[in-house]
Amino acid sequence: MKLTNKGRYAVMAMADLASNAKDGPISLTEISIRQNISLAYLEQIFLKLKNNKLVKSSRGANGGYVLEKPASEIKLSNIIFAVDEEVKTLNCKKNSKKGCNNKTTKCITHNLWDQLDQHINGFFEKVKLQDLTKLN
Amino acid sequence: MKLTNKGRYAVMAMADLASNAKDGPISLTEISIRQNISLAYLEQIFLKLKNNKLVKSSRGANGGYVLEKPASEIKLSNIIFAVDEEVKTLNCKKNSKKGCNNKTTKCITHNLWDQLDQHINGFFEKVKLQDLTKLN
DNA sequence: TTTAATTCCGACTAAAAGAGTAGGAATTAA
DNA sequence: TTAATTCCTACTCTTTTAGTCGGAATTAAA
Ligand code: FES
Ligand code: FES
Repeated sequence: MKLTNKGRYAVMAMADLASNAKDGPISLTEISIRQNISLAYLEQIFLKLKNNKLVKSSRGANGGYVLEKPASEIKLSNIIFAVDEEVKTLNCKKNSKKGCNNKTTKCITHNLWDQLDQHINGFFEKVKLQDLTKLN
Repeated sequence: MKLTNKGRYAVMAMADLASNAKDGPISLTEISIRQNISLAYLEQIFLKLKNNKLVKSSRGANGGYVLEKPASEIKLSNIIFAVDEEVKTLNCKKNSKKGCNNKTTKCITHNLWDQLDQHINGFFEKVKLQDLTKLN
């Protein structure tokens, strides 16, 4: 049970964006320095964030990113999902009748993982980007 | 964010033990067939469960495993922990002053992951093996 | 008009983790 | 004596993670 760096970095970078907002856009170079994350890796991550409409970019010199929506409207689940981190402890297709391990019925632990997924996703749904800046 | 097969199988196998309890011990072969998990893999898992005092073994023909404690006293966290699945989304050493990414202070998301860990661990602490057999 | 800063994008790679196999030793009931 | 079983270590294949690399496109500013 773990969360990978990509998801962590995505949240970190978004939090950085939210708490260091200024007039113009913020460049990845800045974030890279402040958060100590490789620039090239950040670029990858921001592509996805952008595609998921969480940030807006402006290119060229003095370019960078800004949040597309207010921090109070961005859920952690949005961020996590954007970078392909999926909360999924279920091992089977939820809407299939089949179970995991090639079984024809749902396994003995199916409901458990289902509940766990909901538990974790609930957490990510509840927390907004804004809450993060308060936490510090 | 995912749980690995090892942890899943461990819980499955323990649930199997709990719900198929009989007079003598239950062999891994049985569990292997019922749950469709490779025998050799189960052996690995049960070594750890045994070392963590969750099951007792008897060797030789007609041997097998039984729960060491009543299913009502075994927490999921015990099982997960036994097979080295750790719920840890924090990226730094919790009791160090240092942050992740070689930073000298805790990062902007530190408290978040800390809370998430507690959220997930709380779930695993609350659920007992016995609850699983009821779920079905 | 040139330059430097920046996003954009795809491909590549090294390391780590996951998932399981393989082989054989030791034990014990029948 | 045999078959069933746990015990234990080591190995291997595959997938995922965690980036790096190279270069194109864009734009502000000198
Ligand atoms: S997890 Fe759904 S059937 Fe096993
Ligand atoms: S997770 Fe603890 S400092 Fe970043």
